[in-house]
Amino acid sequence: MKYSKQREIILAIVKESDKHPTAEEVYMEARKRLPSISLGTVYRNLHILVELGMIKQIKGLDEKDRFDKTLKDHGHLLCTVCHKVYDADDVLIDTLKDNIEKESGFVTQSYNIVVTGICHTCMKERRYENEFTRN
Amino acid sequence: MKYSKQREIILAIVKESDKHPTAEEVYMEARKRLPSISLGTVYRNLHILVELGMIKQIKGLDEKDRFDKTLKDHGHLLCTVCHKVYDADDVLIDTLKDNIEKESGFVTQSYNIVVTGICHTCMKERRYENEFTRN
DNA sequence: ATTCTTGCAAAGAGTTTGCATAATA
DNA sequence: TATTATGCAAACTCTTTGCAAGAAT
Repeated sequence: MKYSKQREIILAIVKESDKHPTAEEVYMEARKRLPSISLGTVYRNLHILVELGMIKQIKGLDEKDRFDKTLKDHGHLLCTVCHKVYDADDVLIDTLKDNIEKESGFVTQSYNIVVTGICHTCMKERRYENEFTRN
Repeated sequence: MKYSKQREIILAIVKESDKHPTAEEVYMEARKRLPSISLGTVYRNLHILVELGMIKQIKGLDEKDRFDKTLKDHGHLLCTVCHKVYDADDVLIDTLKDNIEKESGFVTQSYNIVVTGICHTCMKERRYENEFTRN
């Protein structure tokens, strides 16, 4: 594999971000640092980095694939009020995994866990009213 | 809302299936019963049925949306060997939900849990060798 | 008669890919 | 020089939507 400035930038952006960015978001940030970069290159390199195990890919958070600097498998909590994505406590997920293995003899390779709801902060500040009265 | 033969058929297909069918799969089956039915109608009605709470939509199992006759939120176990989709034990998932709420004050509205691995049957029959030696 | 639903085809979003050019080794 | 990566645009997959025609109330 040959070095490329583009790949270095793309890796740096994901590693710097706390926001589980989409390919499009990585592309937008990358263009600030290297205006000539193309979206295709971003997609290609994100997948290479996933293959190399340097970043992780998250599916099912919303319609778009997202990319994550954290390598360990972990769940995500998506707040429907502030739209922030929180990382779920590893321990809880590990417990689930162990229980599934014990219960059904299913050997886990990976998991994709997205819990949608209202985060502690939004609950505390009562920002949720609209959510519950919407329908 | 007005009755339509198409909607009746689409609902019946999802309710009969144990396979968490995609829209395309529902469409294929529907055409056997009503050859003139269109894919757009299948998509439209699947979403109406989801809105009405008569079926559930599953995201993140693979690239395509899938539809589920089971109304209660539940996780899915996807076997990478036989590609079957198993329903996860409700109790395990409820425990996870409770733990997340206790731990982080996050109020769960819904969840999307997909655990990928090797099912008990494939393990027992040692059909997994290729999986582990592939890379 | 009015309203809802359909089939069709076009458009949309997100992602992947073919190809000639450019950069790396 | 040989190989890998790039930018661009076209293609691809899955899904949604506009519209005129058809079916249900």
